Amino acid sequence: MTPLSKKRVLIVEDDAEIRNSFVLIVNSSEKFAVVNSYGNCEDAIKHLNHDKPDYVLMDIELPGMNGIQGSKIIKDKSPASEIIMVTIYEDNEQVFEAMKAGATGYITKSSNHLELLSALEEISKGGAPMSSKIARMVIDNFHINPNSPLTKRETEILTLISEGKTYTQISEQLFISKETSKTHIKNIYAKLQVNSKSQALARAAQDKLI
Amino acid sequence: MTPLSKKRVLIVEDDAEIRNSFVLIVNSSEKFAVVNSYGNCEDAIKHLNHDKPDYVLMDIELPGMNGIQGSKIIKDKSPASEIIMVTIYEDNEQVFEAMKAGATGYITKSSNHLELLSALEEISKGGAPMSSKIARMVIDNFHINPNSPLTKRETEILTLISEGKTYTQISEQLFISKETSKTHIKNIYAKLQVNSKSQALARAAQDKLI
DNA sequence: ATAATTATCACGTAAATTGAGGGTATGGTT
DNA sequence: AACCATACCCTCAATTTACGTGATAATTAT
Repeated sequence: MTPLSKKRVLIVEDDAEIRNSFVLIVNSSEKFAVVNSYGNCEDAIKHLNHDKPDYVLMDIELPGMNGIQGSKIIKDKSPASEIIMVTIYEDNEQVFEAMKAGATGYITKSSNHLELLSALEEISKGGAPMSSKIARMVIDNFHINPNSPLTKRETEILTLISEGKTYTQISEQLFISKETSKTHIKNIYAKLQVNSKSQALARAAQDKLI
Repeated sequence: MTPLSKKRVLIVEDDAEIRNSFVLIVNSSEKFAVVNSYGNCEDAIKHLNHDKPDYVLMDIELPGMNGIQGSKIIKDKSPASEIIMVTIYEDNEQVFEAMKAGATGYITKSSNHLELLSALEEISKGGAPMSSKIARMVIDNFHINPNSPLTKRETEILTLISEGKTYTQISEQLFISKETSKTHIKNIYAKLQVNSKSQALARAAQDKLI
């Protein structure tokens, strides 16, 4: 691979020592080259059109705008740039926030040289680098609760509610009377201890019922 | 590691050749041992209490009950058993269905010996083995659409709706009048071309707006 | 710099939908 | 026999939506 075709990597990390270390590691690769490195998101965003990064290594804790907010803006201004969050915390809500913000990978700062480069390698292959723990968190997030208090029919109706259907539409789709769909929904509300469709959906999401 | 402490692996795969190949591969490991192998879910479920598998290698396409339905039942009857789906298709809705059903890993049948064992290795370490492509699918599924038609305020209100809040509760929480919250919601409905909270939430989920 | 647009906020009434609360009945399971 | 899920019916109150009107601040376009 010739230098001209090296993938452009941008680094956003406030700790100068770590930042420089990342620069050295990335530049040691034949496939990747650091186009720039910044200590905060604001500067990175300012020069985004010039830097045109293929990949961004982004810290979460940063002075000023944090890495999650920064990721949103970067993905908005440069959707083709793919972001790998690099952080010390691995087990909290921030992981999901970062993913919602548009990050495609999530590795820890403890990552040694190999891990950092293999994350870049993985993302350039169309993957999504992340630690074992985060992979598990993400997958667990999909699992539906097998101990739902709802019957099959009630679950079916709750699914239709989640699709925005009205009482009438539900009754038409299931070939039951409007009154029956109301009874089912009434029973769903009682079991979930809620009293509106939106609340039922909030509870369903919380308890992973559908 | 002594044979007694080997992790118990159950195999459900209808193709006898593949099934036997899996048995050989798994049994070649020092850490894992096949406790049983079946050609369908029904038999596997019947003997679940006897087999007590730590891990289940589960095919998706099966005669009778498919692997997704089977996974739900296995997770229900034996929550501690962790399921790795093994299939030929890698890029469709089935992946998400399998994850909702309770699978913790997702690998392809083309997997060679090493991949199969490393998936077991990975899951036993608390991870979630999956191919690059699936990891990316999963992560992409979290990304929020940066091109939302909604304003910040409208997005804020839509989020409150997703939490099951009523007009009144929204207005109280945001220190605005009930009428104003109505106006915002009216505008949200117009932009999303819907006319109820549930429909707005359905659209929000579809378009990844919140 | 000005015009146009958009976002935000506010109020009111009529119509539609939904929720609360009360019943009844049937089939299947345990 | 008891229980549960399912299905159906009624009335009244509460909530939400549809459809108006109007105003100010901020942003964008010309």
